[in-house]
Amino acid sequence: MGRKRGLDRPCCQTVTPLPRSYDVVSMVRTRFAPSPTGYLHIGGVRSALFNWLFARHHGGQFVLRIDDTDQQRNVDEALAPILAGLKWLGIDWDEGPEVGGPHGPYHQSQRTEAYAAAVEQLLAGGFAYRDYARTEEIQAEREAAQAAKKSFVYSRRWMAETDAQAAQFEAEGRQAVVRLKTPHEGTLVIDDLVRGRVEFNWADEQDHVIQRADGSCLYHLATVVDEHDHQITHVIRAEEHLSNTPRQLFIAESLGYELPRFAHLPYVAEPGSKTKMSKRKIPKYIKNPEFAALYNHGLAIAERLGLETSEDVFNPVVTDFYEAVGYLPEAIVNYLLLLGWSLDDRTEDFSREAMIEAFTLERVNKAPASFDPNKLMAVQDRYMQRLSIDRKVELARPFLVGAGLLAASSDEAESDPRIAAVLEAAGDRIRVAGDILDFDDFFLADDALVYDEKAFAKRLGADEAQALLRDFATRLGDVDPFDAEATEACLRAFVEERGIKIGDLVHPIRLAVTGKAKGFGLFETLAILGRDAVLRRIELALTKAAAGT
RNA sequence: GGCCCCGUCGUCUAGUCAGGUCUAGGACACCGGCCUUUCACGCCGAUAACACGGGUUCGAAUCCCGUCGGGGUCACCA
Repeated sequence: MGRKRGLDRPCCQTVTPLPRSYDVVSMVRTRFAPSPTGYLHIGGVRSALFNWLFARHHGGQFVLRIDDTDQQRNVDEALAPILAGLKWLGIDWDEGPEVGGPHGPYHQSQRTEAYAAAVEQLLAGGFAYRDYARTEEIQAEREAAQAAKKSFVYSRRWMAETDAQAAQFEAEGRQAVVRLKTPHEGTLVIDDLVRGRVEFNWADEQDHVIQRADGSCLYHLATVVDEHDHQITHVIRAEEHLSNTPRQLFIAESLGYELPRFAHLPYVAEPGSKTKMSKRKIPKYIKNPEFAALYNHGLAIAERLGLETSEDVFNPVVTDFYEAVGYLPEAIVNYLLLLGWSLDDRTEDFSREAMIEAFTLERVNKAPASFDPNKLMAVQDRYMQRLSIDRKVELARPFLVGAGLLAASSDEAESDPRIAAVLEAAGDRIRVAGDILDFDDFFLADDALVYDEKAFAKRLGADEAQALLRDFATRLGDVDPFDAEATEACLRAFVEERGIKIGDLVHPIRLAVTGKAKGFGLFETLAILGRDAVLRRIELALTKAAAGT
């Protein structure tokens, strides 16, 4: 892409904004730059997704860069869940960790020489200076500015522009950091691809530190150098970086770089609020009924699986949550796409190809969008119901195994026809793969059934109900074949004979054979269980009922 | 507090740049009803929003000004 006309040096003058529309002349290159925190924030996924979509839409490249400037230990370990999450979601990168690329390295920790060289260049050009102020001295100035209700601007009192000055400060035992020599006047106009024209006054910008006394460099310097070296054309990132843009532009211009275009995305907000969503605020979000439903639904599944469920690892703000519970990555991606972006007033269903085709930054919303658990589930549901039974079996089996309801990977487990039968009968009641555990009763031993006590008392507490069930069980024993049609015919005949309502028997039977008050069709239930299990379970329930009264 | 951004149903949004066709459309949730052996699905229906105040205009959700509200950011974190 060509150099931006308005942002040529000097950048401290008012510039002419470019029109919001843009032409992509050369190869588009975008990037997602997570820092290795050990988890993939759902908001981060949204940023990654938009970068990825933009690149794919334009036939460009998507780069994954790792912002580990400040991390020393366990980078690989802290990075693994992030890479795994992106892969799970189908957000693939053309360059970066694991795949390499011609512009590497892609870890900031491996690029320190490039940063140091950039600092030297800024120093030589007079765009940065060595500063010998002590932390407390800066702090005092900052507080004074705040007290005066003005923007903090460093006095440059300990600035050393000559070797003599530096020597003098060093004689006082001071150490130098490198600061940007930010312009003090003029206006900077950013032509943001999402927000349009945004103006900043240089007078409000401060001389940010770009290199510490120990020679290590800070993020804003690093990111600018990286984006240049990686030839990033479009920096698409969260809105929280908007106010960092002036200093980054100053660095880039001072270094003579071609400038990328910027697009600042609104962040993903808390459910029912406009505050940025945070992983650490689960106790607060739980007070939101919809969020609580999402969380508890997942928690129940995770507990059945014996997963670690501390908030640190099991948390709906973190992508892993959805994988652990059995959401579909396509559904998560489709939902996230709609969070802050829309094509028109009605299209919501986007295949991977369709979203790539349709995605443009012009249609990204400016206002933050709050995370809506209900909508997520609705999208998930839609995707789930489209799956073939075979695919559902594939997805559900690991949950049965994980909950100890099915043998790990024996051939018997592989071919267990009950899974498909239950999935078929349960239909849309299975919204995430982990929901198969709601039908655990089909996989339990007859005497291991757990009864819904309240419902049991209601449906089987009375002597008449027990007697009815006992009589009907005798009839059931003769049904052949023992399938849904035959058992239904049998029950209907029996009911008519006795002059009772079908519900008088349906509910007690369901309770007796599944232990639950609700479930899918009773006759499908009986058929899947089979005659032996049904009769045994009825017997067991009657024994229990007799003992209870 | 300084700077910056944002503001349409509870939520996601369409409409705002090029003012009328918007008595503001769709989706999710909620509520009512139908279906029904329970639950779920499905179907039908209902409630529900242009933050406020001034302008400009024949006409404003759309343009201008102001107010209020919300958020982001002000690190030798990323």
